[in-house]
Amino acid sequence: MTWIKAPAGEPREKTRMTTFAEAFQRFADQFLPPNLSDAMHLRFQAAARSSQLGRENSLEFGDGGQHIVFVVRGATKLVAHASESRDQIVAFHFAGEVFTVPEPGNHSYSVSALKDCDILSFRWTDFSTLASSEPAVLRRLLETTMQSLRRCRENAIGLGRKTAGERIAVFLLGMAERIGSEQDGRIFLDLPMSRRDIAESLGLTIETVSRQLTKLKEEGVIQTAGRSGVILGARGHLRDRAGFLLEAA
Amino acid sequence: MTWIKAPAGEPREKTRMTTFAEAFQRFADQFLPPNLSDAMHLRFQAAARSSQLGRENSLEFGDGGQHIVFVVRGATKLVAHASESRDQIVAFHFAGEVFTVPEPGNHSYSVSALKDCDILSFRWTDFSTLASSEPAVLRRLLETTMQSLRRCRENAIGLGRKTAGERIAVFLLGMAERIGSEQDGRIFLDLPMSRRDIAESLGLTIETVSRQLTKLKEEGVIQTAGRSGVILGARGHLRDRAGFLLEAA
DNA sequence: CGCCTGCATTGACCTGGATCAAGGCACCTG
DNA sequence: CAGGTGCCTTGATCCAGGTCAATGCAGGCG
Repeated sequence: MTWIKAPAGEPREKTRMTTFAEAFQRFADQFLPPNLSDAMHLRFQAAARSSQLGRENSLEFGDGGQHIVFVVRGATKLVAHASESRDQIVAFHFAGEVFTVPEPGNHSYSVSALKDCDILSFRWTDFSTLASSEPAVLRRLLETTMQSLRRCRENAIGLGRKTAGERIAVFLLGMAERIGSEQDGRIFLDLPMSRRDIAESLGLTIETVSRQLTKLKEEGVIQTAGRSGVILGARGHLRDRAGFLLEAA
Repeated sequence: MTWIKAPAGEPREKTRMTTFAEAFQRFADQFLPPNLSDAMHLRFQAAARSSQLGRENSLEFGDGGQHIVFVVRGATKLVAHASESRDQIVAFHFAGEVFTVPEPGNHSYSVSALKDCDILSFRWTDFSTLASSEPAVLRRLLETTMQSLRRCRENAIGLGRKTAGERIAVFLLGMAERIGSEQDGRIFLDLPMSRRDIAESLGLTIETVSRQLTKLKEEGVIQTAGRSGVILGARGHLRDRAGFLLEAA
């Protein structure tokens, strides 16, 4: 695997906070069953590769296969390259999450860092071999994959059928759920991604994202604090703008 | 579960071709490992529910949970309801395929028949319990889910970043791969879905779908035969219009 | 602590595809 | 095989969001 798009030419390592052993331990705690034999534990460890990615560095998997990735620390985007300058962000992932990177086919995929990251990755062929006789690992992986599929489908609904305003509302609600911190009824968000990233995940342009955020601000639904801070008022107001099913409840 | 949108008020059963036992046998042949014990086989059978769906009938899962569906015969669409008259088709599935139907959340999902169908469904809670100690079943399900995820992601790229023309080209190529029949270098497609279905799966309108097909016809890339027949000439010409990565190869 | 750089915002204009509105023609039915 | 019904196609117009073009401003660096 290789690094590309390194803004300063070289991948940064300035805030490396985890050793390989620590990283793997976090993965095991999070993902492997507690009663897994030491032997299997070691075999998984042997299959793992760790990477440190500085902001906007990306990880390309050159071997043409599918991969499993665990985010030890930081936040990532999974980017699909449709053609020159037409990228679509397929998913964001935060510390503690596991996801799969598809093998390149009609489009190629890469994982890149929203902020400094530690990442653990496995070739799918290796991981699959190890997991195949461990039902607990398979269940965990299935659960994770189903979660990704649900998110991807919800996203597809947005991309196919929602207006720009609705997409932004859905995005903010989703992020609030994943990385928001609640404090006396208001939700504080510190978005790790740029406007460009938001736009590329919602199938919009940065200008439209900006205009919609301004609109929400003017209407008093959100407040902003610097480039990355967003404060959501009553969640209901955003939900009303998300184009969800209005439940009779 | 209940049927809705029955065009003639009642679900049709005119061409029921498979008994429950036959249907389950096809599922087992296709999806369960050959060496599965008779006891487990019976438990899976006990968890299965079969449905016959006439064209445009749909299956709603009223119990609020996730479901596993096997298409015994026919072809289905998985529809997400964003709000009144804004449906997004999330996936098409053909005979022999297995897929999951998400539980209703912000949007609700239903499975409906493109043509007369026999279907087998399982509540996820039941299926999951049975499969949890059968690595072979888990692997199969994981494989299926990953396949759905890959398709959903490719679709998301299209919905987010491709033009109407590109989406149609991608759609035709995908269908050619799944249900096309090749004959002296040309591929014959008999599309089971209407223009409306195509539009709802690609995030377009029927008019745009029609115009793009006309354009492809005028340009000699495809020929049409009646409403559902499409003949693709050299596949390369369609690929050129699909907005895929141009590989240096 | 003020300049510099690059993201973010705002404004003016344009366009691909949606919407609205007729026809046309496949396929069914009798 | 004539007549009807519901898709499908085609044409005219509109508009949400894209594109192009400044300007503003946060955060880093000398």
